[in-house]
Amino acid sequence: MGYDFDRIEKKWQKYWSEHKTFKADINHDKPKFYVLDMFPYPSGAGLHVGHPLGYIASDIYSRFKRHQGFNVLHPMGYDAYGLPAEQYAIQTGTHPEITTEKNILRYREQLDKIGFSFDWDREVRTSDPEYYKWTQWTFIRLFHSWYNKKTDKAEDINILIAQFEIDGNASVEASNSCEEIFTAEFWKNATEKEQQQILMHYRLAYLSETMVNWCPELGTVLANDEVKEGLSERGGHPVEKKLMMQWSLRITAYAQRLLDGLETVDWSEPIKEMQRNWIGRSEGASVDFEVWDGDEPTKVLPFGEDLGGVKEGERTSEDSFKEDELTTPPQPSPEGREQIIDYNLNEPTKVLPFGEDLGGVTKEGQNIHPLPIAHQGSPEGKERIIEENENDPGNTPGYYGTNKDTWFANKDYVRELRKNPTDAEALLWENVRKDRIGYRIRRQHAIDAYIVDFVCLSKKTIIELDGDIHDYQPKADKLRTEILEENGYSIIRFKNSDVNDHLEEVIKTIKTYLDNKIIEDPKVLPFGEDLGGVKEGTKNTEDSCKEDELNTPPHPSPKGREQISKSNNVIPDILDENNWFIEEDEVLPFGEDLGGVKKTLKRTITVFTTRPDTLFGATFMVLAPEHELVSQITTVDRKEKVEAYIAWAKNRSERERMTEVKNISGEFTGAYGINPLTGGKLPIWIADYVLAGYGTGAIMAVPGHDSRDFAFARHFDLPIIQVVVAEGEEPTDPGTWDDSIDSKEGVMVSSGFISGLQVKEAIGVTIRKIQEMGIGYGTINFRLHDAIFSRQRYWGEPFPIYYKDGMPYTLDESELPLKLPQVESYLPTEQGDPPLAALTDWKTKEGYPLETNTMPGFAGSSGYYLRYMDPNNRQNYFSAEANQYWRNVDLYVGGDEHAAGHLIYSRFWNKFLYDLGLACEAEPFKKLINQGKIQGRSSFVYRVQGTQKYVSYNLRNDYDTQRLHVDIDLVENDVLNTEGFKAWRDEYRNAEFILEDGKYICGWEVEKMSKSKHNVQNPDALIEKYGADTLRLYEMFLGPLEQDKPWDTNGIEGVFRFLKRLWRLYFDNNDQLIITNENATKEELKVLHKTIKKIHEDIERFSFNTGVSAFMICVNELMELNCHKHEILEPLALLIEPYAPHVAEELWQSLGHTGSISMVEFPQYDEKYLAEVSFQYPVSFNGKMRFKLDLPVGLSIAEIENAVLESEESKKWMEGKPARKIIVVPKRIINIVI
RNA sequence: GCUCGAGUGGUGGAAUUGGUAGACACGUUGGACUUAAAAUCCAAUGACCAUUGCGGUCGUGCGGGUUCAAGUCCCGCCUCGAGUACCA
Repeated sequence: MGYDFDRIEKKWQKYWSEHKTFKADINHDKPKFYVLDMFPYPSGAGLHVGHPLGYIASDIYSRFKRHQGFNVLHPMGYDAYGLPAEQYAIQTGTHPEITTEKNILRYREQLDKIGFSFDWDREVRTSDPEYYKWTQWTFIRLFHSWYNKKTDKAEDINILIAQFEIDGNASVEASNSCEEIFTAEFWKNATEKEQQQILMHYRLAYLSETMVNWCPELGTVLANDEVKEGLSERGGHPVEKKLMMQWSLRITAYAQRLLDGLETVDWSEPIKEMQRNWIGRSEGASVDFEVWDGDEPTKVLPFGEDLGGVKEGERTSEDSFKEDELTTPPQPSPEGREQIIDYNLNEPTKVLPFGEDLGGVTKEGQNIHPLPIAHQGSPEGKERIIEENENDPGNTPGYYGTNKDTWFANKDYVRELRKNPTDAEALLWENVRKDRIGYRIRRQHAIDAYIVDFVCLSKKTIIELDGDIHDYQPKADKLRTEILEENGYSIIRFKNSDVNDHLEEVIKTIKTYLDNKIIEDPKVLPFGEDLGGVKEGTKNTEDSCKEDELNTPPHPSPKGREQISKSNNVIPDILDENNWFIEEDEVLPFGEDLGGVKKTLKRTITVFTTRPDTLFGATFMVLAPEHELVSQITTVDRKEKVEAYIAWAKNRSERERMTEVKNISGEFTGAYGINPLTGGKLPIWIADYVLAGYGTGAIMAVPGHDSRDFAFARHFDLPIIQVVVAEGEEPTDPGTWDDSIDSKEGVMVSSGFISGLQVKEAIGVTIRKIQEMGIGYGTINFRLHDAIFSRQRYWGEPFPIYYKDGMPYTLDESELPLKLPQVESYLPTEQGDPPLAALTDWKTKEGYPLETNTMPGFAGSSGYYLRYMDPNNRQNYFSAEANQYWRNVDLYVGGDEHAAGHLIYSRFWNKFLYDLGLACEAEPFKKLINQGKIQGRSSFVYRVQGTQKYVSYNLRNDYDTQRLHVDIDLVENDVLNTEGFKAWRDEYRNAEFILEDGKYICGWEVEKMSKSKHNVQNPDALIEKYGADTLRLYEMFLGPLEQDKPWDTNGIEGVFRFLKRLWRLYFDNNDQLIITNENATKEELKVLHKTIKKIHEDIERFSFNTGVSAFMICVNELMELNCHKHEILEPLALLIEPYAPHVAEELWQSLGHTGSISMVEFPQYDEKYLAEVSFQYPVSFNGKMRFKLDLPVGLSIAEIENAVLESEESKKWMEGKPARKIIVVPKRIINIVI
């Protein structure tokens, strides 16, 4: 019978299952150890040999730890929500639950056959309501949380609300997307809906219109990590960008902590690196560029000979600075992904000529801390302070034209309308904007409850265009007119066609009307006592002072960075997404009067740059085609081309855009930006090499030192200048360059006040300068986006959300779990809504509609490791006791495909629960091992073209052949089973073979394991043939765990032979136990203890392949010694248990033990058995090994030297020459230099 | 392009801190046992030269360097793999 693996394995698998051998319970007498495998998705194809690789490794480690006295938690469960089951449902109508259940059963059966030591009582499935109840619960908590940057953690939203009630949001530091600053009064007077709208900008789970990866084939959005090269990871379908209302998780709030946490975990460097790249932190500066508002377009390049200088007739940089001080708008930030940093120099003393107090720069390197929004260049968004008169809170806030409630209710519309003007509106606007007709005109302005097309506030005159744009407004025009007139406005109307066809006449009419209208009582402003000479109708500086009182910013100068509107005159302005002002006059203080401000251009383009030092080298600017400023700045003559380009860019698929990266395209807008340091004019282009989603969607192009800018400049013949030279080199003519010059290090040239500085110094100096000038600030940008959390799918967790008055509310926790209902169809509805939208009763019991999206795949897998700690808890996610005991995962094993997605999301999830005080560890996974992928090894036959003749591998070059995949089951050691091949497929039935040495040798290649390549290896077949223990050993023996390696069954025989040999140490050919009780010899003990030591070390460092080798060596040596002694073989059985548990249990039992071996203490090695009497020294001459010399250990170095020199062998090699030097490393080597 | 990782016999791989390169296993060859096959066991197996025997030379992707000594450390390349991508 011999080694009967089949009987043994079935027997022990049954035993483990019946005795719940691996059940883990909290046991405070033992240290815990938590080993986890990444959550598998049970696919229909079942396991192939690649899947168990990690499971075997973690199982070995778990079993090893149990032998070491640890209480090991080693659970397994299923990530059961997933697209494949749903796609299958769509195709066949089979409920995904049924498919999933079936797949899980198959998975379980396969897993059981491999002999894993999972605690199956802890199994979880994401699709189980008892499980997803807690996913929903966490979502509710996220919804009711905000991120407080002051405490640097998530807090209950009620804390935020309390602050709003005391102080509005001015002093709140939060990760948010709120664009306005408001007061406590404002908050208190807001309606519930308005409050909810505001809170949505703060919640950690929030609803917003977001640009998403939409996959039309799959009918759903995809996360960034589910998109590979513009195609869906699953299925490879095209993906496009689309604006959709979506749930998102504000993971960006945690960007810095996610980055910092990487320093505390024991993960491989490549994975950490991937996470760092994914988070994508870059330090740099936000810099404002004004848009040039010249009367006539000028030639493109304004740079004079002297780059620091400004030509006559142009505004000087000083002018710009002045203006900027007063008018530069707040710095909006890209989706709150930015943090303000206070920039410091590495060597401030050496470099900095600025005053002592430059805004609180400290001496200890970079001092990064977010500043209060109100004082900063607004990292969080485009806000204004809308402040009411505090002395007179009852006063109606002085919104010009409307009250704040109405304003708030309407502002989204207003934005929308401004973004999408009709042609006539746009045309008229172009001609009346600013003060082109001598009066200040605003468009899409709120007056009372209405939004009027245009208004001249100073003349209380409304200009309306009658088109279809107002169709959505239900009220009759008559009423509208009445109400507006009641407010003291007069209305003049034009038809769209008037504007389009007789523009000049229309403008003339308006101008004449305004000229003739007399306003008797112009609004007077309630100014403070001493405004420092600021005129009426302007912003006063008191605001700034107030700001400073609130919290002095460690920042050079807040001036000009925010617009503080002191009640009466000002509406909260609308900033478009790209942070420049459409309307300026409420900001602009220096005109004579509101109707006649000159030179009022206050449009700015904010760019993010990591290299502010190269500002002097910026020769043009580029906006993303989607940048909203584009339509505003494009000159009439460029309009057609620019629009054509935008249309073209929009219609390109993501994939096209990515694959055609090298094609340079772009269009000049006709507008110019002004370099804030040089005053030079920079032509503004649009090009799709600038991405709307990163930074501000706008760049300053430095072609001299950026290869993309360089290529663009060359292509469109834009100027290139050099501002950095390598140390000790001279500047060269950029005209001769083939590419931009690397500028990471070097010296600044042609760069005004930073010329001569090192790059690093220059960056710091420039940032301080722009901070001082109030046109920018040091900042950090993250690439990480908030995680989109909705899927337009059926098979996922329902959101515990219902809608009231259009706003989302969470279900009460007592109503959880909100179960996924049955649906008729798994397809989207005819309107394109998710399947749940087709249900008429998908409502709360009060009748409010429930959310119809479902959660994405990563929802359920983000916190599963916590649920495993206490999986059957019906009251809580997990108990505090369980969490305090199991804490976090000590060893996490899985593939690196989860490096960017799952591992980021679950770290975020854990950190959130940590902030709530639920999870006791800041990081969920202490040690991470990424097992390599097992690749397929395909076999090939070579068919002679056009025949049924197949030629053996080494003869193939004599023929014209075609290479064909052949099923690896028909090939053994590269020799084809020719009969099997003929029987394999009908088309090969008449195959003839041209053999070599009587065999047909196949060619082979390492490829991805896939059905179509006929190289998939199913573990079941191998277990049947060799047993699970052999499979376990062989998968480990294949090579280092973390390395990718091809699967090749060639070596499995060797492992199988090893187990059979092991067996024969215990049993003879007649299955009789041949264990003796003789005392072991020194030699035998040495073999054993050498192995014990090696196995310990190898498991600890996850070097499982060398461990298997060590067992083989051990068994070979014991065989040689003909050792059958209990003293040796009992520890050996124990030693091999983690690797080959079935055979170990059987041997253990045969040795007379009862019960399982699994908790028995591991053998310890004893140095004394390893002590050597002598050591065989390799003796080298000049580093070349010549002979070996046996010497007793314990000799002194001098004795060794003598012994070597006296040996016969040495004399031969010395050739009579004296030894110049002798190196002796005890128990290592002897080297003689002659 | 950038970032990371890897290149060692016919094959998978070993060499843990700079110290005998190729452990262990597969495959191959020869042999034992057998009527035969399977299974098992023994021996050889990096390349080249030499061979009656002793032996010698080269050799860890390539080129340099450091060192008594380099697969291992340093500099410069090449190739393959993975991730990422107009990320400013």
